[in-house]
Amino acid sequence: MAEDKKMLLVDGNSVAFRAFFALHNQLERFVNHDGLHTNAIYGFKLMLDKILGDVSPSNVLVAFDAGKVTFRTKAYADYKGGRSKTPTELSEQFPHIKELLDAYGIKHYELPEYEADDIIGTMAAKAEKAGYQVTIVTGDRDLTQLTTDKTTVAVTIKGVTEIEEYTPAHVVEKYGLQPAQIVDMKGLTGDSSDNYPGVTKVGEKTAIKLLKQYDTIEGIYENIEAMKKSKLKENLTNDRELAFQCKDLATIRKDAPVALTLTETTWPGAKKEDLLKFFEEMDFKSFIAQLQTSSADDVSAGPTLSKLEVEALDEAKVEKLVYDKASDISFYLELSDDNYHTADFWGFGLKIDDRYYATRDVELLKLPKLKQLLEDPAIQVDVFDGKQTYVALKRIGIELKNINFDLLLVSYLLNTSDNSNDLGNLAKRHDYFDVLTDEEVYGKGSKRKVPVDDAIYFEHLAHKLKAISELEDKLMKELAENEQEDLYFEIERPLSLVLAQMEITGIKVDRERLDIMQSEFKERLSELEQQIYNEAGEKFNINSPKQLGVILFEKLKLPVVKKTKTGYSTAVDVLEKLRGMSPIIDNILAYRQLAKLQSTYVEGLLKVIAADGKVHTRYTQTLTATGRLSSVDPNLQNIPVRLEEGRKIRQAFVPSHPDWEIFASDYSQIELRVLAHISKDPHMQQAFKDDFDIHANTAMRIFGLDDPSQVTANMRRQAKAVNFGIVYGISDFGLAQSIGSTRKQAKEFMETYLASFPGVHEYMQDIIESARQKGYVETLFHRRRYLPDIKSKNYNLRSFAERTAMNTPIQGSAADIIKVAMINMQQALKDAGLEAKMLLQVHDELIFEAPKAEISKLKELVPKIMDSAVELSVPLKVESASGKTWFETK
DNA sequence: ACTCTCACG
DNA sequence: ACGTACGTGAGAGTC
Repeated sequence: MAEDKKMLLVDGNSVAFRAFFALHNQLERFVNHDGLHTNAIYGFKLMLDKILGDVSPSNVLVAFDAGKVTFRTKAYADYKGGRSKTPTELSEQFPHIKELLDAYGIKHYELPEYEADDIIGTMAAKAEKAGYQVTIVTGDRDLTQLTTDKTTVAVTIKGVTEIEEYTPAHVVEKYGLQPAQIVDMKGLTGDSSDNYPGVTKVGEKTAIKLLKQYDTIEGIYENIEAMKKSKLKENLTNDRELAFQCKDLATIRKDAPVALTLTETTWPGAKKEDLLKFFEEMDFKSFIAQLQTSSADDVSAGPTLSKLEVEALDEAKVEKLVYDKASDISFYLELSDDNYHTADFWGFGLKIDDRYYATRDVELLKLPKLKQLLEDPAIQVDVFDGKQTYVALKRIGIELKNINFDLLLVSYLLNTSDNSNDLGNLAKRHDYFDVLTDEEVYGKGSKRKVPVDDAIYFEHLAHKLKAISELEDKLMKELAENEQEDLYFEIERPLSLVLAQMEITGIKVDRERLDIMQSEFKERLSELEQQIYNEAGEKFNINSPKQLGVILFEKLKLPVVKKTKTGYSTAVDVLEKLRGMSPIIDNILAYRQLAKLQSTYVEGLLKVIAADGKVHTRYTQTLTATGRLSSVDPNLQNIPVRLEEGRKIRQAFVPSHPDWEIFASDYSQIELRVLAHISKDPHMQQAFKDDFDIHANTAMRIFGLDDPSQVTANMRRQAKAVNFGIVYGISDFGLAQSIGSTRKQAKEFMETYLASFPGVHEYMQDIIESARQKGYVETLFHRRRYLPDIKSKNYNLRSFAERTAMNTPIQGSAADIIKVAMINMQQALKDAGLEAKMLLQVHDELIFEAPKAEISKLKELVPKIMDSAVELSVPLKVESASGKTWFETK
């Protein structure tokens, strides 16, 4: 190493800033046991590993800024003025970043009155002279002025490990300037982030043009007399002083009084025990695990996976497979993309006891030996995503009969907020590191592809199988500790197969109906478009909030009601307020409504109709924080219903056989009933037992009426909003917004409500207190949601967590109940020998198709199953309807 | 990739 | 003094 003289110089402040902001959205996830934020430290460590791995330096120095006062601020008072203060979450991390460097055995240095740049410039010059190759790492492009044939500047561009390397040639390519001219450019253009102005009206383009002709700022001014009279010449003349001053500010010193010899920067390598101690202090579990699996002299080389023996399967090998009913079997089917209804099969991996097998040849699954293995009800198969595996295998005629451990599903139940669906990422969250993520092996987005190399591909499959198998005991134990075994065995796992069946069945879509709607909408849209253009006096893109904002608020001078982060808000509630001020508003609202129906529903649905004339959604069972399902590709849980125009989309959802009908049942007020049950509020419970109109009942209480006949439509509407507010976790602001009252009025409603329903009031207080103590809230069936923010000092985060604490047990228990109903339903339909099929779930309703002759039986059976799914202290109520299309089930 | 808007419970 | 209703997915525009 001594032969190989390589100097690595790191701009510590700049890299720490980059790391901090790159991981800013995860700020609250990176907190150690002392409450210290660690995101910048974590990111710094990743960057360090990357660059140490790339460069293999013999010498390393990390330079830091010493403080606010520097020779530059002394010369130019406003230098770096106006910069926002470093967030405390970051500044508290600096001392620990230095500890991290100590643990790595890396020298760090700062110098009063000088910036990190100058230390780097000085050391780079020294090192070059002594024959070193120099690499500089920074997030600041200005340092590219230091590139030479011996010095490369690596600038972090995105995240923490993505860098762009500047050599002199790259600088020339990028700017059309020599590295030494960077300071001349900065002198002319100034730097707004450092708060020095440069020459008026001169930006990068002009500066580059000038420097190409005159080489330096000095060159420009030597020749300025000869320049043609122009605004530019005038500006240059006026700002002459400034130009030279700014150039001076931008120039990195190469002669700072750095009291450090090159020998002192020699890097001996990291000491494992020091790193271990530091990582433990920071709670960096993944780095600890990496350290433990890596060899002693290679502590910064990143993750190293265990070596697995994988046998490539072929027909002959399949015949020779050995297993029995007691074998420990894991199976992983690899697909080309998320949509398992249509994805290509990339191959599969199989673990039998301690032997790993893998292949690209999915046809092998059809061989009797493998088919029987997977379909044997006595053999337990462990998987990563049971529903995906089941549905995909069903496409080739194989039906899994005994899914045992479903890693994805169990992991979700343990923590509904951790909902990655990548095996590698998910394993890491359970402190298991012996597997890569799919992104690491296959690439992401359009770059995702199956590896060409069998060894890489098969080993990845084997590592996934190993993870499934090795995480089983640990996760099942946690499930038991959380009292969640019933939730898994009795609800989620059986439900996954019910959902699989619903997805496979799919729902028939009347393509012709949609085609007709499409042409009708098209015509009406172009009429509206013309009217809007006329009223605006010009053509523009109505779908662009930005362009629409300019038309409404600048050209037509309508008053600005609300702003978004990026400009004017043009959302419905804003437009509603502008109604009557200009006829354009009504047309825009109509256009919006129609455009939404056209693009999302008519055209969106047409795009996903499969060859069988049906759409096959996928229910995401492991995504929502509350336990609800979600539906994708297409989303069948948000088909329009509230407005008549949109509701007509439902005419396109039809039975898949002639003489069949659509049948739908929904729970009435399930969330408020759940609230009545868990809050034990006597008034609310009584209202449900007496089957009162619950919103009218609330109206009577908050308006102090004695008789239902006194409740006006408006009172009921407001009471309904109050009930919603209660379910969502009440706030006066939100309620005021929803009923269009003042905040004060909303607050009074809330207070009266809580006084009239003391059980609810007590529940709200108790659940928040319990969440604070336990760190989580639970549903009726022990579904858990962790709420770390409930203790946050940040008011917004804390308030949000409190509302979530109130809402999640309600929304989540309602989700539990319908899940139980669905499982019972599938069995009941089978037991009754009905042909009826359950097709869709929309949170509190179930949609079926059935022969007309079965409808009367469903009218009995479905409500019976739904309201007996669970025994609450209030009755559950179910309402049903049927018709020729989904539209008619109202 | 992010923002805005809007569809549902 | 601050800035929110709870839970989702999709399309279009913008950068």
